[in-house]
Amino acid sequence: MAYTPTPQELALLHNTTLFQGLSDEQLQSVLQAARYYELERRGFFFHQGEPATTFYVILRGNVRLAQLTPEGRQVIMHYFGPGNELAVIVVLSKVDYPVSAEAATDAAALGWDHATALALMEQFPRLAINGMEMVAGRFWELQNRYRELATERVEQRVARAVIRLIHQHNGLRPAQSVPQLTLTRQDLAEMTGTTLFTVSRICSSWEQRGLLDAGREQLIIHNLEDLIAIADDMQTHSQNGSARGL
Amino acid sequence: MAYTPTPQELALLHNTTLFQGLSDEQLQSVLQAARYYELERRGFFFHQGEPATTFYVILRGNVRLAQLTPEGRQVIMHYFGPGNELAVIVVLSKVDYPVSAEAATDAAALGWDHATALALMEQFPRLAINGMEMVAGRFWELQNRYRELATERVEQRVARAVIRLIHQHNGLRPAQSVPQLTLTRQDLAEMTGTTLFTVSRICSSWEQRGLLDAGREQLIIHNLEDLIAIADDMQTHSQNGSARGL
DNA sequence: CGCTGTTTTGAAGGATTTCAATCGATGTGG
DNA sequence: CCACATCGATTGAAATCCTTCAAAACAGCG
Repeated sequence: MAYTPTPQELALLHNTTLFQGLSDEQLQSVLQAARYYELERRGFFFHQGEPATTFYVILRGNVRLAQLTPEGRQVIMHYFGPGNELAVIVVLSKVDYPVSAEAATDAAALGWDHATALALMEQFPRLAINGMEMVAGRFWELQNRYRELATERVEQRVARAVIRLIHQHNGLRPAQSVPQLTLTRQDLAEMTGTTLFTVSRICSSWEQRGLLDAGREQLIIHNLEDLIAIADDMQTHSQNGSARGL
Repeated sequence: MAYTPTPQELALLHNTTLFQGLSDEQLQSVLQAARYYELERRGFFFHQGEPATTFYVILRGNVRLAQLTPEGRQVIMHYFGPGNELAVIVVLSKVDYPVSAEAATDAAALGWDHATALALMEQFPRLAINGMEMVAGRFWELQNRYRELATERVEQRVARAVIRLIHQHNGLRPAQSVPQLTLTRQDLAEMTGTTLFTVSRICSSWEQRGLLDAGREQLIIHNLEDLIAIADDMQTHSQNGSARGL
């Protein structure tokens, strides 16, 4: 039950939004109450529809939050990395998980159950406040993604998704290094509300323009500026402007 | 400053999620601290980008929460009616309004500023808890709408929007009466991430099928069942099935 | 090596947007 | 009270973006 984090993990946890402003001893108490979880790729922290018992903070690996449509299609609501909080919102009230959380890579996380979380928040009100600010932040972000989905074309949305993922990852890897992502075209499609075919075409076109290298479950971005330009619809109109017309 | 609500308004406020579980006297104290606002159609409670100072509870009229895209298109994030809370989430932290709130009809509301809200939540923790549950609920709903936008076709989404609006309104009008909405095709388009033209075509097709009467800024729904069937993609396939092929 | 899962590419079709023209209703001011 | 301007709605035709389906190439793994 009791888990002692490595120094790196401790540093990570100190930078986690939820734990901002906690003293070392306070953070220790909180960690003491946590349970340690390890999952292999494709394992699930929880499934959509199950009673929500636990919230998590990711230590290692990536986790996809996805919702299943009645027809069986998946929509990825969020892609999480180390230091991110998972399902904080469910501790507020007794509900079912509205989404599934799947390990996109081998992953490890700390988890606190409903009762423990409530007790901790009572003991450290700062946790409750941080939690609320976190939820608010997620809300704004989701709102923005909703607007983008409603108004932008696929290429823009895919560009945005890639940029977001890179920014999330960048906190972890040495700055200056070439941004790199590990995910399938299908993942990108489910993140942007399109099909794997369309994503594939877009990636091919970007590769042709020298914007990135596209490999199996991998993207290596060479020109982030151009990607940002595409996301902001600064149409370069350079020669064969985009993926259109292929 | 001090405002005494009418009996009807008091009943409304008692049923407001945010005020659930408050005693009469507690509610009185809360209302005492409120300021009364009146706006004509097209007036703004607040604009996107302004510092968020106040949150509101609507007494009369409808309010649209909308976000403006960089290109000037509007996306309606939510359509509110009497008893709904507006911008509760902003009281948590000092931020700018991420959306604009426009009176879709003449409207009246009670408003509390940042400092007052915090003081009240301290005095009545129930308010804070209710507020958090509210935000959580909004989050789930937005998440669902996001999924729908990512996976469903326009006709389905418009049907859903209409159904949602009717359910919101139904709390207010005598049950059994014919559901009726007052909004433009443009409004419906901005709620569903499509164009006013497509909405117009869909409404015309529904009217032909006897599903509803479509008028200027008005929809009178005769057959809610069929509308629900369309929303759930229970393709009736009856003769000329839908708006497709027009 | 053969299997499995990922990706690419083409061709066809479909859903939705865009643009332009028109019509009807509403309201206003002369 | 009518004429006119305005605003919302309708409709058609063309264009386009994107999906769907099918086939095949490719990479990794036991």
